[in-house]
Amino acid sequence: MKTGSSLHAKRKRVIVELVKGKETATRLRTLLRIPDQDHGSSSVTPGHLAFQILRSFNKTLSVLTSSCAATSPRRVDCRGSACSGESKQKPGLKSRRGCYKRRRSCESWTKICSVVEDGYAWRKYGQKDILDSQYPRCYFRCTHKYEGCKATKQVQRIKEEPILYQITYFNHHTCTETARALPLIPDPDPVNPNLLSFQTGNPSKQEECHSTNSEIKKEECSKQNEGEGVCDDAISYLLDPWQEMIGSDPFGYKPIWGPTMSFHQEDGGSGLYSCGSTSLHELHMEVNQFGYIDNYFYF
DNA sequence: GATATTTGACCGGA
DNA sequence: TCCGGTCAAATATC
Repeated sequence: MKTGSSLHAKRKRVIVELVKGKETATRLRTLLRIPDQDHGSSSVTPGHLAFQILRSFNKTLSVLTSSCAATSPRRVDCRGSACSGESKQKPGLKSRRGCYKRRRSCESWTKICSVVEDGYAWRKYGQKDILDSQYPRCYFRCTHKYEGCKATKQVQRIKEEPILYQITYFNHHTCTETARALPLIPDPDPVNPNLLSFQTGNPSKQEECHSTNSEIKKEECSKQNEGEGVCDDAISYLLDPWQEMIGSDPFGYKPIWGPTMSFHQEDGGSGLYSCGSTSLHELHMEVNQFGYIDNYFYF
């Protein structure tokens, strides 16, 4: 199994590198202001070269992503209701530990963010070291779980500098709006609370969240489609490059914005930029410039 | 004392 | 058998 996951990780890295290369080629093409279709002349023009480079990247990515889906049907586990072990626990009986039902069918979506705060009240219930991951993964559930809210999220730090988190949400909040917490202090680093603390006391901290269309991927994960492996992590972020060239959204996804998420102002939010602003700022430009959606995944 | 977090144990699935 | 997800006792914080 370790070999398989290692291969999967390597493949993901390859895909990421290819995406970078393709991104660079696209940028080059734009800088040169070269149209996509430049086949008229028989001589090799810069436009033709740029087109060939892009096509090569797209083909390779298409092959990789399709094979990834075929060979790595790892799904995003969907949490069902727990076995109520907490409320029915027998005192001093360890055998009840771990008695639960895993997510079998639920909705999930992922975003990349420089802060983990999203305006909801979460309670951490676990942390695990993940194979092939530099940082541990933290598990949170809604504070109002016992009021019936099944929302959970997983926070995985994916980048040191700038600090970025991959946050995967499962289930929507069913708790009432009034029950929602609006903390005044941003969540610290879920792994090491001392590492990230802007401590501005400003509720507008959410502006530090750089989530964009390109960073949010809603995943409809159900038992019916597990066999197709549609929830594979890499696939979630790498759409069909050919679709991308066409400029359509093959999945028809619409990002679900957290209630406190918003875009940051590029020129007016100097004090609010987090350390993650630089790279994502570039991303925003790219997204806006080329109309790309859901294409890039950061590690 | 109430609530939140930490952390080792346990289970399900691949 | 291993890994990820969850539980729940122990501990920390308010």
